[in-house]
Amino acid sequence: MTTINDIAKMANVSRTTVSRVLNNSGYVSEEVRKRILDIVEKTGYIPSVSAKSLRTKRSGVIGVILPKISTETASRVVAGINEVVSREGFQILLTDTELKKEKEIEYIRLLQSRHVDGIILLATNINDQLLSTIKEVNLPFISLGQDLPGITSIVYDDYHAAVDVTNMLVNKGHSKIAFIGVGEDDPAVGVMRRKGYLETMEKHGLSVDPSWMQEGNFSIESGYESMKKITKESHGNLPSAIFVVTDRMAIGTMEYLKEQGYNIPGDMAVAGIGASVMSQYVSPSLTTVDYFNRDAGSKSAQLLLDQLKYKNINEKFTQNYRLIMRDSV
Amino acid sequence: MTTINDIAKMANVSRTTVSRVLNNSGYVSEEVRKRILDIVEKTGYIPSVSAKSLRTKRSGVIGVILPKISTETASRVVAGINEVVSREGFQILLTDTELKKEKEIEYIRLLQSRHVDGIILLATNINDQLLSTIKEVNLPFISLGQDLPGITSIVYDDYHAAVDVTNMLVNKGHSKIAFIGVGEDDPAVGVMRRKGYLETMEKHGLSVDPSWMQEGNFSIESGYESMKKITKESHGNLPSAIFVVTDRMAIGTMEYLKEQGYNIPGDMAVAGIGASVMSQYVSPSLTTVDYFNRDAGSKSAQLLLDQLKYKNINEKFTQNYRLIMRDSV
DNA sequence: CTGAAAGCGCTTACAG
DNA sequence: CTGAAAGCGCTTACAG
Repeated sequence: MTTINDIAKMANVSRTTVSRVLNNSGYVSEEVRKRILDIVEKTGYIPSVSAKSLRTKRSGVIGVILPKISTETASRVVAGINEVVSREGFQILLTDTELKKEKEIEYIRLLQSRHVDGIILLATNINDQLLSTIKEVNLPFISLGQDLPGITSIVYDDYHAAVDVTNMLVNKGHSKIAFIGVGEDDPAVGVMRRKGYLETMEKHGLSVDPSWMQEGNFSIESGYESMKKITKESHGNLPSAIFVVTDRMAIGTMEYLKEQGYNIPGDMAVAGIGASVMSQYVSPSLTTVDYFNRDAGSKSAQLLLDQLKYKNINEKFTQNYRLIMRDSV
Repeated sequence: MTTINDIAKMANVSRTTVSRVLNNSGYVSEEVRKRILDIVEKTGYIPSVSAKSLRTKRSGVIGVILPKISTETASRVVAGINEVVSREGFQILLTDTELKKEKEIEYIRLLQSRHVDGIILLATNINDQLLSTIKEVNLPFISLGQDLPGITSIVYDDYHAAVDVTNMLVNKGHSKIAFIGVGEDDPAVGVMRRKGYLETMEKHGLSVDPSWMQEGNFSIESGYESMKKITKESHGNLPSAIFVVTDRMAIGTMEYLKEQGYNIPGDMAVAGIGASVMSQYVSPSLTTVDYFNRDAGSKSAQLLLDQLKYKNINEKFTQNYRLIMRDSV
């Protein structure tokens, strides 16, 4: 493999000068520059990224930590990130925690050891160990999806989205509205969306039967099971609408309802969150909320790049959303 | 940041010994080993990958080139790749060509400069420049999805899958079967699937009206438009079934048919390929072919890892598939 | 069983 | 405008 030393010898200069030409730093006579560039071209020389990165502590790589690599949300976000970082010559190092919290910490360390220039975490929870690890590695860092204290975060507007969905159902004439959520260790999806629902119900003076609130785990199957529980446990006091906090679970909910012969939205209106492609093509098409995941990805990447340059940390951003009315309500 | 020297000092040994412990190479007394491991644990020390890779010429990174990052197929394949490479301590460097062929070549070069240990290309076409670039970089290389001459390739069994789908439609009593394909610069999807269809039709002595064969571009929308063309151009000689070479296009096809009031499968049977999650939840659920993308990803990764060790190149593999019968036929 | 030393391929003060 | 030298953090013959 040709190295900077080879180029230097061939050009009859020191490797210092070659380095200067390659990095456009310092003065180099036009003649020498030409000569070196010619040789670089001819030999197809490409500098060793490892050596460069060992020396400079920068790698041109952005680490991305995903909770699950093969989901629509993840791939949209990654597409958004990729769009902006690739423009600036950065690459993405992908990492998949498979929804295991310990792995988030492990991967932050690992990415650090790989000298990534910054990290974007699609956060699913908040815990002290995570926070202290982030502090320790002391890298440009963006949290997407959860508001991490002391760390630049971009969050979806979970509370208001949930309020809007609930209000929308009320305005459609529903007073018995059920809810399928997820666990509270996820502050964004588990806590905020539920809060938006509960507070809105209360504001309208609507009561919530305990059997109407169930908890899933993001899977289609868990939506199916939760809806089954509601029908079983409500003893005839069935809701007329149901707000499900993710599209996938909402799809499962609809599956169960259709299977049992319920008409949607006649017997039961259904609303989700996520604007998955699927939501558009199920029957009836699913009323949902678009979180603009791709934009959120781009935004995170942009913020990270800014941080690389200006060191401005701990900013907070809230991502836009949009209610999409379809036929399931 | 703590380095190997810090650890050596704290343990009162040379960095040579620390290195030996970390890499499990050479003899180290049990006592010293314990001592060092303890300190490593306590400090959370992680070796610098750049330094290591500069020294050893290996990076522990696998480059993956995707045609489009945010598709279900891509994310399944990546999940499969990740599963096996992460077990062996490798990371993935992701790259997205946005379906532009020049970018495939560009990214191969870029990955080379980053000292990736190998490359997996989700190939969409074959051309000479691509082939010669692959030869030049001379890295462990796997092509997934297209059979690249001289290069270890793992392909889906496009021909036989298409034959099976067509036969299945014939066996269901259809004799007028239409086809929506893609362009021929894609040998796998564009050429082989069409060949399977045409030869099977011929074998059964069934004729194909020219208007029954249309071409899309993988998008849902293009499936919609292709179906529209078929209904317009067939002048009453409508097919009773249609084989669409991807699920997404098949979804578009169904959209158009439903919109026009056709009953599926009563007026028109529809079959796709891909086994997307969506195919399961549209109405009626879509008959399709499962290509086991995730397994294909794992397999590619395994082959790449093998190549890293044993240098066996230019093997050819054909991936399994499975016909999934649902309600659209 | 352990360590001193060389070297991987770069960049960057420093000096001229 | 240019170069000699130090050093980034590792691994690996070599020697003992």
